[in-house]
Amino acid sequence: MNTELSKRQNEILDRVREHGTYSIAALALSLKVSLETIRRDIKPLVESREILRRHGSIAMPHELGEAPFERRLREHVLAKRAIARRTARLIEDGDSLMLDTGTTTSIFARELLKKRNLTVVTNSSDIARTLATVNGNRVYMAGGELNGSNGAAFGPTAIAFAANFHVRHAIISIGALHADFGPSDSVLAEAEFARMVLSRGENRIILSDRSKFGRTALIKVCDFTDINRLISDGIPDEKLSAALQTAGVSVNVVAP
Amino acid sequence: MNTELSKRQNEILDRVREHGTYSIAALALSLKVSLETIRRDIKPLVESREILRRHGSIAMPHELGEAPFERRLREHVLAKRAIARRTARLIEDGDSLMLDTGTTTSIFARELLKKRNLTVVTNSSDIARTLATVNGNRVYMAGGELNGSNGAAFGPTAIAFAANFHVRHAIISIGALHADFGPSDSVLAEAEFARMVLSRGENRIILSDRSKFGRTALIKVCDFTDINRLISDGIPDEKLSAALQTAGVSVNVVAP
DNA sequence: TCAAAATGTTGCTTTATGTGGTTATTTTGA
DNA sequence: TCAAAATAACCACATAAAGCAACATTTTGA
Repeated sequence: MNTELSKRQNEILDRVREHGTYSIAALALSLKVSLETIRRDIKPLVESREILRRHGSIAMPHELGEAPFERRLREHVLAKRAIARRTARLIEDGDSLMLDTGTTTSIFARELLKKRNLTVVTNSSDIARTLATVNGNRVYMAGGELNGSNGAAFGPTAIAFAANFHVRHAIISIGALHADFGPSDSVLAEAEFARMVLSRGENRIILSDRSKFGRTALIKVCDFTDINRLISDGIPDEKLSAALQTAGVSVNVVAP
Repeated sequence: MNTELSKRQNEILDRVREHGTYSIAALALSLKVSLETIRRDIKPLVESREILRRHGSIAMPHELGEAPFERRLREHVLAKRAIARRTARLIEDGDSLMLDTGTTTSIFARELLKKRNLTVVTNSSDIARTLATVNGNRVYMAGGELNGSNGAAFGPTAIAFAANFHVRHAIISIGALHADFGPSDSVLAEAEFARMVLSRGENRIILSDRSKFGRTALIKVCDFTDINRLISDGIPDEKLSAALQTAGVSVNVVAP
């Protein structure tokens, strides 16, 4: 990869760092080049995530003051909320649950605000803070160093913490779901924690929007036989359906 | 799918967070765009439940089943935010901090969103989730069963966790501050944790709005000599001032 | 000088925002 | 209370600005 930056590109970076944001037109004007040239200059900077692009201007990523996790919370919200609502129908007041971190489980936690007296075990600071102080819930959160991309604790301590519990519903979200390879994830620590979660529950549920179907990721999380139920917003294709049915997995499909 | 928030959307979020509610017309007027544009801006924010939609305005999503902790967050907000802002001036990018749970420290954590690369140790799920996923921060959270009234972990495990660290700023909020009895709190577990926090920092700071002055609570947290600085929105009376001065405590008074 | 790289131009596509007409909700006043 | 008036929301379409891609031109460096 060629990471050499031209003088002009460095000038652009300096200016956007200084001002937080800068318009393409102003850059073209003051640097005395065409708009196209500016666009070509910033293209690699945007691709390497040094700056953010938007219509007519560029900005520093942190200028927006928004965490990537919060942004991901907004992706496919309608599908995720439909999945969350369907899942919430399986939960009764007073139930015990274990949840791993994920945008879908975070949205599910917000649905759980309608329930009372839950016992919740999680490694996610977002889920913990959503549920800890309301409705007579009891929340157990795994501590440690929180992952910067999702605000959750991982590693041996978190896994040992989760091992203390046995709950009625173990619920995870998943990054990829493939007929042959099964549920998988791209981060080892997250996959290991998800595995522990599944091992601690009677009902073992995977939440997954249909964009995950047919994809594979680096780390296999479990076999289909390790789960009881899949809740999604799309009908799995024939191969995946067959694999799920063979493994005895109930499938709930919801309309977004 | 582009789910990045525009500058204007962030401005809208800031305003509604600050004021609790905001009219669509006022937003259109002050941001100099049409009503439709504002409506389009807030649509994703409403769908992701970050704000609530009303006829003609938007609002923060409490109302339904608001936690007592969240309600207390809004009591004396102006004083607390003034204290938080003053305290934030003591913090530099890259600093390490330890914070115990409390409404004032939670508001202080929101001020810390303006800083970068912080190392934060806390027992509060609210503070953890506010800071964990932004600005290159590293957040260490004490785990365990979270207290239902403030969403934080206490007890021997939390105290042992905190004992692992040494930070530049140890910051606690306090329930009562009395010239003779010193800083005190009504819950033993919280007092014990606060004591540990103070023992782990170079700068030991107490945040306290003036309503706490002259009051005592059941458990003594520490002596005045155990702290370096008090930040408040009111001038302590003569007796308290004298006690603080004798103990060598700097006092910062802010206007709300 | 000439080939390669950088920059500019042109025409088409996409995006953001605004406008006007219609429908829905809230407020009002008898 | 209820219906009319006022206000806000919604929708489809219009428009201007920005983005993009293909091609043309200029600059650069051996």
